[in-house]
Amino acid sequence: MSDDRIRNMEEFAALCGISRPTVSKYFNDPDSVRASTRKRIEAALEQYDYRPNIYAVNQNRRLTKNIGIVVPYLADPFFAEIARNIERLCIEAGFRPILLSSHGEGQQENDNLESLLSIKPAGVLLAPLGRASDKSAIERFCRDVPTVLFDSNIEGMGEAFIGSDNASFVNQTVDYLMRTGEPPCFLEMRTPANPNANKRRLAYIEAMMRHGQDPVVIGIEGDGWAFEEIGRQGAYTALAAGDFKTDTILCSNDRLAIGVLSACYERGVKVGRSADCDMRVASHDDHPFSRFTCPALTTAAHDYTNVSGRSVETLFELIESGGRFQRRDETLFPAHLVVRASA
Amino acid sequence: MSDDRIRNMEEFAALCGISRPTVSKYFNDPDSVRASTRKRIEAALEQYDYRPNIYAVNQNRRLTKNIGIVVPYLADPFFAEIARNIERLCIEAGFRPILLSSHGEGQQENDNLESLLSIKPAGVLLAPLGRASDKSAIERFCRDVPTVLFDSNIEGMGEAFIGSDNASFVNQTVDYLMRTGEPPCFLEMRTPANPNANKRRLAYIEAMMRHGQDPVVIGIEGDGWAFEEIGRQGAYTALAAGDFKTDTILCSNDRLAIGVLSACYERGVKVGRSADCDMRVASHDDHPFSRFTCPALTTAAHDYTNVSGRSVETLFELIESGGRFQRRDETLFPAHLVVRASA
DNA sequence: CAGTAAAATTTACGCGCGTAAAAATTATGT
DNA sequence: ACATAATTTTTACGCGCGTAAATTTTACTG
Repeated sequence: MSDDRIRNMEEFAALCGISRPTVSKYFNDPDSVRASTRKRIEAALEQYDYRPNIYAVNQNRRLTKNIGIVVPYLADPFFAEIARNIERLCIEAGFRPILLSSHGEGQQENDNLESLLSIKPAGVLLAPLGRASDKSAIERFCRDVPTVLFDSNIEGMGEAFIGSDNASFVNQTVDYLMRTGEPPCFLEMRTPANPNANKRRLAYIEAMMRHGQDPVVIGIEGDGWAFEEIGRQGAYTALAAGDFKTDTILCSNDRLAIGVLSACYERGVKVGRSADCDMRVASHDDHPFSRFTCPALTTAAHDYTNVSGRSVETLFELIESGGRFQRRDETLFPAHLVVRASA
Repeated sequence: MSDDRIRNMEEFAALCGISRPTVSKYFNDPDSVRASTRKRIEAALEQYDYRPNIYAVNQNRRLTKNIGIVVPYLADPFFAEIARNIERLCIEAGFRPILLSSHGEGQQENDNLESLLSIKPAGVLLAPLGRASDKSAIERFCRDVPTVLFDSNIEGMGEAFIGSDNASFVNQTVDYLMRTGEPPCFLEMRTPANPNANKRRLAYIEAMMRHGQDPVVIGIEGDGWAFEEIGRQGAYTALAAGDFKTDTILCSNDRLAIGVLSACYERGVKVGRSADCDMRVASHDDHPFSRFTCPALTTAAHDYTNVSGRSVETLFELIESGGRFQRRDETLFPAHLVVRASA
C-alpha cells in the first residue's frame, strides 16, 4: 500500500488507466463493469488505498445506502444483541447501519429521528419507546422515510411491524407453571413502558381463564427504564406486604425478574422449583443475563434470529418497492420456553 | 410548520429575505450574524422546516463535526453507559457522535476504523479491544485521524489516554478484604482480553506483598468477551478442584464475578460476609448489574463521570490544537469502593 | 451629520461525484 | 472477417453548500 494520497476519483481513475465514469460505475456495482476492468480497478485499490468521498457520493445519489436503527434503550443487552444482529445483516447487504439509542426518553427518540432525517437514509428500523413515544412525531417521520417498526408496535405506524408474539410467550410460561406447580400471579409495572407489557398482561389473564384460574395481576410502581431496580423495589414491598397469594410469580419481563430475584435473595426467600424452595419465579424475554441470575431464570425466549432477520428483509423489500407497501403487515414470531432453575 | 418543501439553502434564504452566504454563516455559527437577521432566520426556520444538506455541508467544510466513538463490546452495559455519557457530551458541544461497537472482534474493530475514515471525523474516541486489536491498523488510523484512547491503553497510540487507575481499584479492594477477613486470591482469565487485566493482576500481587501475604492468582480458561460464562465455567472447575485456598475471591472484573456468583449459587456455596457464609467475592468495575447479583457485589467503581468527561474534553482540545499534542498524556482516575453484600 | 466599523450582499468558484448522451472501442457469434 | 451487441470513453452538467473578494448597506460614535 503506497502512501501517495489520492485526492479524488479522477486521480484514481487516471492511475487505473480507466475513465472516471467507469470507475464510478464500479463503485456503485462492481459487477456492472467488464471483468477485465474490474480486475484492473481492484488491483489499483490494493496499491493505492482510495475510497470515494462518502459525502459527495451521497449528495448525488438519489438514495443513500444508510439505514437508521433506533432502539429504545441500548444499555439493555437485549437491544444491544438485536442491534448487533441487524447491523451485521445490513452490512452484508451493502448498507451502512447507523445505530441510535433513545435512552428511554421520548425527547431523545425525537432527536434521533430528527438526526436521521438529515442523513436521508434509504430506510429506518425503529423500535419505539412505546408509551413515552411522541406518536405524532413518529407519524410525521414515517411519512418522510421508509420505516419498519420492530419489537414494539404502534398501531398503523410504519409500513410494517415485526415482533414477538406476546401471547405465545405467556401461554408457554403459564402452561408450564400450571402443570408443574401452583398457578402464577403476574408481576408487572403499573404503567408499563411499552405495549408488549399490556399484551402480556391480557394474555396472562386469558391463559388463566383457560385454565379455570383466577388471574392475579400485581402492578408495581415505578417509571422509566431502570426495570431491575423497579422490580427489586416492587418485590420488596410486595413481599413485605404479603401480596403474593401464590408461591409462583410470573414477571412481565426478565429485567423485572432480575430485580425480583435480587429482592428475594436479600429477604432470604429461596427461589427455585426444588422442594426446599419458597417461591418460583419465571419470566419472558430470555435476556442475555437471565442465565446468570441466582437461580438461573426460567423464561420464554425471543426468536432473536427471525425477528432481526425478518425486520431487515422487510425493510429491504420496502426500499426496493420505493418506500411504500400496499398494506401494513404485522409479523409475530412465537417464543420458545427455556427452563432453568428458577421455576 | 408549512409543508412547502424547500429544496436548498438558496430557496430558504430567499424566503427569509436574506442572502445565501449569510444564511450559511448562520448555520455555521448563529452568533456570527446580527441579532436582527438571526431572528428573521429563526422565525423562518419555525415556519418552513429547512435543514442544510449534511452531505453538501461536509463535503465543503475542511473539518466535519463528526466524532467517532468506538467501544469494544456494546452488549456490555458498562460500555453502553460510558458511550451514552460521551454521546451526550458530544452533542452538547455541537458535534455529531457516531457510535460503533467492535463486538469483541479484531476484524470488526478494523472495519469500524475503516468506516470512520470514510466519514472524515473531526476526532475519534477509541476504546480498543486490547489483545485482539490490530495494533498496526490502529497506529495507521491514528496517523490519519485525531484520536484519543480511553478505557484500555495501547502504549504510544493516539494523542492521549484517559482511563481508570487499576492500582487504585485493586488497592482498595485488597485493603478492604484484608482488614475484614482472609486474604483474597485473584481470579482472572488466563489470557486477559485487555491490558487493564494485566495491570490489575500486578497491582494485586504488589498489594499482597505490601500486606506480607503470598499472592495467589487463579487463571481460568476461556477466550472472547463472554466473561460471565467464562467466569461461571472457571469457578465451577475451580470449586470442584478445590483450587480456592482462601475463602475470599477477588475477581479481575465484575462480569467474571457475575459468572462466579452464578457458579457458587448453583453449587450451594453461600457467598457473603456474614458468619454463615462460605465465601466472599469482590470485584472491580461497578458494572450496572452488580447491584442486582445475589448477593449484591462488593466492587470498586469507575469514576464514570470523570473518565467520559475528561475523554471528551481532551478530544476537543486535540481538535482545537489541529489534531496533534506536544506530548501524549495518560490520565488515570482513581476508583471508589462500593461495599455491598458479597464481601 | 459625517465618519467609521461592522455586517450583509453580490458574484463567483470549487468541492467530489452521479449521471446522461453521444462517440469510440471492444467483445461475441457466425 | 463481419455484423451486432456490450462496454468504455468523452464531454458536460448539476448536486447543495463553503468560502473568498469586492461592494454595498447598516449600525454606532461623537
